[in-house]
Amino acid sequence: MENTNKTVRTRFAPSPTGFMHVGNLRTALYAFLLAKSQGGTFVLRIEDTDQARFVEGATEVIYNTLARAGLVHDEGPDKGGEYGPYIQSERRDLYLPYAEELVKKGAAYYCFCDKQEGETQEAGTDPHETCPGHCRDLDPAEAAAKAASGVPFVIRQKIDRTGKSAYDDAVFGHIEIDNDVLDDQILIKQDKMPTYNFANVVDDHLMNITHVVRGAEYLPSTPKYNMLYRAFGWEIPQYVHLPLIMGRDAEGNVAKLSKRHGSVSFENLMQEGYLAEAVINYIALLGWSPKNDREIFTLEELISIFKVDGLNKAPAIFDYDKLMWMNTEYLKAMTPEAFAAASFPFAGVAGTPLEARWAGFAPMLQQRVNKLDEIPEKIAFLHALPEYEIEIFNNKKSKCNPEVAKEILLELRPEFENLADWTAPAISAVLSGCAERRTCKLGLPMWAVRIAVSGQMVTPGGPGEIMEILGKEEAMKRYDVALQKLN
RNA sequence: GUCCCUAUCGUCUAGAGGCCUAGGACACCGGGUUUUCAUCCCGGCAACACGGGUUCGAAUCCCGUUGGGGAUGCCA
Repeated sequence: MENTNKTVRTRFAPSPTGFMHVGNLRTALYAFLLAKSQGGTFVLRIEDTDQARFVEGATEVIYNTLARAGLVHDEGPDKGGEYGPYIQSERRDLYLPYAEELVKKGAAYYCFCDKQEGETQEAGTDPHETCPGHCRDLDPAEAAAKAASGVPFVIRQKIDRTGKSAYDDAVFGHIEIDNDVLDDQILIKQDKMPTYNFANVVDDHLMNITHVVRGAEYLPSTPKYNMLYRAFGWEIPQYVHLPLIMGRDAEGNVAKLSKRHGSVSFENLMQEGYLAEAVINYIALLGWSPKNDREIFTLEELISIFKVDGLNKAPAIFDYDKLMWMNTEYLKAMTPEAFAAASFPFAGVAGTPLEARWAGFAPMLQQRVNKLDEIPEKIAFLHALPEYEIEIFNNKKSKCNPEVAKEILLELRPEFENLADWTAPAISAVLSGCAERRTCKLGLPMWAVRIAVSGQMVTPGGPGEIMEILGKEEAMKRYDVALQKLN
């Protein structure tokens, strides 16, 4: 099934739930890459046929996510296009006639059974028992009359109970299923709205979709879709089923990524301070390989190298460690200006003295942050001196201990007190002078002074930068607190 | 239950019959550089699920077993 002259058209068809699951985002990514790598068109269609699940503002979340991720669609509710409308609820009246056409063709039938209560099919259930009233065998004319008279109904697909169905998937290859295990799925619900399964087929056809990119969970039900296409006499699209993304629950069990299992939404990731580019890069490699050793790619680069045969078949587990590593790589690669801008909203320094000097301070954080939400804790000591024990003055490498620290702090106090040029270089010069006089490693005075002014062993920047930011008054106040503790 | 898919280091993967003593990355563990931490170097640990075939030769092909996942909704 080569798509020789036909332009590739793929679509992303999310349901507006109010958040973007990374599994869905990845589906969008691959649909986008497949289209763009071949100069094709990427369509956004909103699948909101389930009225009970309406969520206010949910479509905005979808637009925002795609925009932020750089997956720009060519057609969609917000962009228009010649195949609109792109929101299924706005297409509601279009589906029933198609279903009725199927009924006329004998490929579907009216079903008047009561709404089934159960959730999923329980173990041991016969797929043909979904309609206990055997509506499938009703006389078509009688059934049509009954439906027309106002009796509530659904329309079910009439599936052959003999033979096999086969199709070829672009990643999983040849799939063959016995028709007998397929159920007469509902096409039109009692509220006259189409089910996802039906709306999908109709819309994909009407929107001229050439490649259906979706999760591997649809592998077994695809024959049902194909029967629909055939009944209509429509061309069946090329299927590109994607390996599932798995997550772990609290017990470590692996299952399809979900709230229980490793829950991740794009919004969550953004809030934690992951970069959208890093997330995209990471999920691109979850189930797909460029078949070489390179791992860092821009979206543009992904477009140019994306190939369907790099897609994997086995499910992949979402690994936060690797995502974080990749995020760190992206953070480090940013320009200092870009990093300052990206980190500012996370820093919590608005309204503090640090706000004005953020551009200068942020770069000190850049090489030591994995995700942006780590910043507040890393700079908390600047806002308030943390409680600390004098034991932390001990450091083997710089040969520091509380006694020596006290000696040095005492020795340097007047110098700092008299220092007019309160800048990092000038402060550092005081420390260097001290090391020279004592013929000791620079690390010694730095250790002592760092702890005195920060209250901790690890800080972004050295004592010079910290003292400059703190300002002379605050720095000296902390300095004296340390001296007091050491007495 | 039934059906479908799947199987290389803990994780993501390369490998499409000899190039494999199985490569890369994350994580982990060492060592070095460094004013702390980190960065950065360097090194290490670690896998072809199992059993049958096919073949001169199999991680690669076939069959089975086992493991894992998915489907079985008037959800998408």
